[in-house]
Amino acid sequence: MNNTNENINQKVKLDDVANEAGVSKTTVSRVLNNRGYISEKTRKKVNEAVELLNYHPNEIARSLFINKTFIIGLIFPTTNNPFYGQLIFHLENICESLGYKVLLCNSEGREDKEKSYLEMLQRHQVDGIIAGSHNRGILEYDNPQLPLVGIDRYLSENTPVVSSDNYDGGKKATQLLIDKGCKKIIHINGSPSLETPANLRREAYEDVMKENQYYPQSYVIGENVIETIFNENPDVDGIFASDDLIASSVMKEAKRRNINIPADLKVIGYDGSEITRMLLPELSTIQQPVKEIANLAVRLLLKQIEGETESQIEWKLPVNLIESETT
Amino acid sequence: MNNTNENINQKVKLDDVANEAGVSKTTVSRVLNNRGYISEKTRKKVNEAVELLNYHPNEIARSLFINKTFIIGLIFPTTNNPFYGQLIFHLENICESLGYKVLLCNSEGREDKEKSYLEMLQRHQVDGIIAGSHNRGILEYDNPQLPLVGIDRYLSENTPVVSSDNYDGGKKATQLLIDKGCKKIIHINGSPSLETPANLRREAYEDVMKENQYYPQSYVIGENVIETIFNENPDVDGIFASDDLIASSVMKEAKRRNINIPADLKVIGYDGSEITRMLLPELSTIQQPVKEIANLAVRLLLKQIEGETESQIEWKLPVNLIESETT
DNA sequence: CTTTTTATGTCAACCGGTTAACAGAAGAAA
DNA sequence: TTTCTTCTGTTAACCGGTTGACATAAAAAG
Repeated sequence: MNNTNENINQKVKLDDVANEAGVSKTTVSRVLNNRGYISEKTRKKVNEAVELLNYHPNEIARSLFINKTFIIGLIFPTTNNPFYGQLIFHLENICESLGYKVLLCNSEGREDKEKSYLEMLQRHQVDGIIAGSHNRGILEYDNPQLPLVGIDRYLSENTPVVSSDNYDGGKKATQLLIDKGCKKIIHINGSPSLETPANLRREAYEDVMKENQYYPQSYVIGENVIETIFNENPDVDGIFASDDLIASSVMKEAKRRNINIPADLKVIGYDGSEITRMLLPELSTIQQPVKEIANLAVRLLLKQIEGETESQIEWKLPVNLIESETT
Repeated sequence: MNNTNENINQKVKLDDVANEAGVSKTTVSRVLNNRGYISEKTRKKVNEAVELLNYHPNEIARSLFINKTFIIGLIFPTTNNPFYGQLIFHLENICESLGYKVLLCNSEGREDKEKSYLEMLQRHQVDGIIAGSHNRGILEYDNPQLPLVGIDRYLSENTPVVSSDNYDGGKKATQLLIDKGCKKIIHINGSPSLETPANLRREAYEDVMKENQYYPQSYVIGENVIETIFNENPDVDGIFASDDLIASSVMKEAKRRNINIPADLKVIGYDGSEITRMLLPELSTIQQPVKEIANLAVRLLLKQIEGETESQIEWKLPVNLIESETT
């Protein structure tokens, strides 16, 4: 509104800045990227022109040339879940602090969506992908050279996976229920056909049960499973749910049936996200170190992007048992 | 691993496909974009070459030329919040279904972050921005020509704002507490200095209170505010919190003080996101039509992107009162 | 056997930056 | 005054696609 003729409608470009400052395109580029010799006077002139014209360098053009976008693709089931919401928050935060942006993909655990997202991310030339979705194998063969890191999901033979120490978490949860005197402990988990490190929670549960001469009994989450569990096992007195949302459903159903928690039934979940802790503080749970997971995942990805190789594939971070009122 | 020489290391490009298929660059481009005359035979040859070489068109190069990225920037405080998590999920979903991708920005309500994100999104040539962050004015002057839509936040004089019918929600919540016999009703809200449509919740509260000859009393959320409220108002028997997380804190504090809900104190929140409903089903609340809000916001943004103008600025979507056990 | 339609090719400009190469001018040091 | 730094400019190639102009060949229609 103040100046002459340039910013009528078209986007301001490098040339316009050069003209305004009375220098060449090259000089402007040098100022903006701090390369070569530049006098203070010219630097100032250029910066003033940038200000005046409200110039924003076209990162697309830049990306094309330098063959790098500084964009990371995130593929997760959904932000509408306290654990993933928190994880994605931290991932984005860390990326941002390191100069990377984040393209968000909600796969909803659907193989077709994940596939098309993957294709899309490649087309968009993302520098790398962090995925915490299902479906081993999809990412694998399609995708030989793009830097990849998995969170709680195996993606291929040699892509790093970051997860909480699921086995230890499962052990701690089961042991707690046993210590609290539960006799009939049932485990509820996601589909074990998804080969995820989270299956170790169940494995630990089974091992601990057997060690203590108990009979392990697992149900896979699904329609009406919780009702079924109560119907088939009226004597159940301990439930280890493989995530907090399932645990909360268990609590709801117990309440409906007038089963007193923790007197008659003890419940422990898994995840311990901030939101669950806030809305359901009475739930005992195994808390994952979300921020540390995010941190490590990003660091491992950037290492790959920078061409460094890392031989370690599996990374396990320690969990934290939170004992609250449901046990 | 199967083929000849092309895919040793370098990314496959249009030229490689053209060579492989024995046609020209132009022809490949025509096949991929369905332009001009192409025989079935050539189309097939090209597609086979694309398959064989595992070619992914470089969207960056394409974007540069067509001057459009099909990327939408999302600026919200954090995905680590049930309401925003759900909103962002839907926004991404709708964008995806319309061929747009989403760059995620967690502003954490910080003015400096929002500013630098805005700058970043412009550099990345996003086609538009949907923002639900604080700070009226920031987006305004910096940003005259980029298509913008606000969710529950005024961004400038003439950027569309989509929100739930906050006034009606505030009215319904307050009226419910009155109907249930509450005599001393307190409202807790976010900082009113942020000029957001959410302030209408408070306005409605005050209006309804006055209409009923009650004295309206609002507190701004902050450190220890909830304790203060109970300390200063031992006779409080109704609380209308301007979001569900605050309501849950109120419930927690009431429990600590052995105040029985709903017998001695009735509580109602605002938002009614899926996660809160799941983890805290007993909380009465005003539910926002999250998916519809997302839908409308995206539609309004795309209209702007396509150059259509829309005179309506404020869009209010109906809320839904959920009466549960806390009232 | 023409004429028209359909199919394909070559060529070059373009999108908006970066960068290397080379040249020349001003200022400081010898 | 001469030489060496430091500063700035011009030019052109390049990143990987898209697109319009123009030419030509084959197939279909008249």
